[in-house]
Amino acid sequence: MDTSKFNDEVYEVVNLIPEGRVTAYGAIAKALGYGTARMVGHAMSVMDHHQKTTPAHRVVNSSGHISAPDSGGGRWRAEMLEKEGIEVKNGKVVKFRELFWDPSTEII
DNA sequence: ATAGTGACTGAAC
DNA sequence: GGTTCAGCCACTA
Repeated sequence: MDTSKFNDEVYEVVNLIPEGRVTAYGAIAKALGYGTARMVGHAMSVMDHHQKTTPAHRVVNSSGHISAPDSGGGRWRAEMLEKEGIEVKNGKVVKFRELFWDPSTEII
């Protein structure tokens, strides 16, 4: 499978996330129609390595909990979320259910 | 090709 | 809302 294309698609979707909103890895994978949640996370990892401008801090797991709290230089993601007006408690999005943004409804 | 691992998820307890 | 288990797919050894 063309992971390069997949990564680009993921970046595009993440860039479409409105401010003050969040989404899940699985939701993105599902919206793209292929790939898996793990691939999205991996895409974020390589994205960080490629120093893209993709707001990965708006992407959390299905529980609304922030992933990799102290890996890949992502511990400040919670700070970024609070900066955008998203309430974060103990590394987790409080109103995740309300702030959740489904990419499949706004897809590309 | 096989095994281990991981920014994940859903079901079962 | 935690922990555990089984899928999931790409990457590395």
